[in-house]
Amino acid sequence: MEYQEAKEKFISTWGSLGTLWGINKAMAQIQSLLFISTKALSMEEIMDELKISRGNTSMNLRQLMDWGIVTKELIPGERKEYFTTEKDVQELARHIAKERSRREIKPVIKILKDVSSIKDDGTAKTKELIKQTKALHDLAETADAMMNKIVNQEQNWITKSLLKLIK
Amino acid sequence: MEYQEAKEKFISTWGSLGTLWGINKAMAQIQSLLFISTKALSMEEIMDELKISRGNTSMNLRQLMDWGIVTKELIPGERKEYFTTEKDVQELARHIAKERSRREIKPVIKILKDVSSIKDDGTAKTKELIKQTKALHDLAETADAMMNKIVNQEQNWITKSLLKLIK
DNA sequence: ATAAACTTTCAATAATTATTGAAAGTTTAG
DNA sequence: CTAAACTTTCAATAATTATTGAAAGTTTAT
Repeated sequence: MEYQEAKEKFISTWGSLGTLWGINKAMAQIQSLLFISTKALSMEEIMDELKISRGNTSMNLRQLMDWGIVTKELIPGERKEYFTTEKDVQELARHIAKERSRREIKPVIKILKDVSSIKDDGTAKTKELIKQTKALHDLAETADAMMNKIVNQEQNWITKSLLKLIK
Repeated sequence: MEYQEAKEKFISTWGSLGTLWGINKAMAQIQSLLFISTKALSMEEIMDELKISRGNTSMNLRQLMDWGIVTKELIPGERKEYFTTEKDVQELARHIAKERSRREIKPVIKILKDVSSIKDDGTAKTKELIKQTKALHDLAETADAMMNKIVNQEQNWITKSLLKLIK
């Protein structure tokens, strides 16, 4: 496999995996492209490489910046804006986990809490609803806390502890 | 909040969260309905409750069975088929994690491995591609292994260890 | 102030994904 | 064997989501 093929394979795979970490295809592909680029890229360069429109590129770059994983890089003397992504995978994972928690998991936990707190009227179906949503609530909360803790650590000790556990 | 409202809220929230664990809305809603039901439900009952067609119900039940989180329950004397979902959240999480790993994560790890194994021709861009995809590969593999380990355990010791770590 | 260089916005359109419903298929009872 | 009860399949359609491209907006150089 040559460079060009490998590059395309990487971008399309990582792109189609977007759903796994909760972003759309174009976003994921732009991020991939930046991730393996040796320099910051302009909008033109991104459009050309991925064959997507200017509007699409602009909107998705904005979203990537909202997620905190892409930043503008102003090159002195240049009029254009250039973009780079976080290059360290640990940092990248940290940002993504944090955003997903904030955008999706936390709001769901809140609703599970509300639902599981309804008044117990003594009927079997109400008891079941309360019991099951409470169980989900606890699971979601534990998973979320664990993820955040793992991912937020200035870490080393925790990574080592976990590595020991999974070995 | 009364039972009916809480129930609807739960089903629609959990349903729209489908993406988070990689399934579609109808699938997630059917699973939710079964999850808080006190008895196994027939296709008719599911269709009526969720206001979805027979075809849709049939297809999504099948997928839920493929995922291993819904099972048919044959009630003696009854002609209809009845369905239940795994009621234990830990087991549920275990099944979901296992399936996602198998369907999505493992194949991506494979591709990352292939891409990161291309011949180093000495150019900066090839070096960067190799370095970055290797880093992603390692991250993905560790995360996958960790998840599987956590979730597959006949556990207790591991749960306790982790709880200690995140406290 | 003006024009060139560049970016953003957003209504229109395309692509993708989910849903329906009726025909075909299957199983069981009599 | 046949009909009734039920489930599955799948082409058509609807709903959702992504993408385009051109007009409007912004910034900088002169």
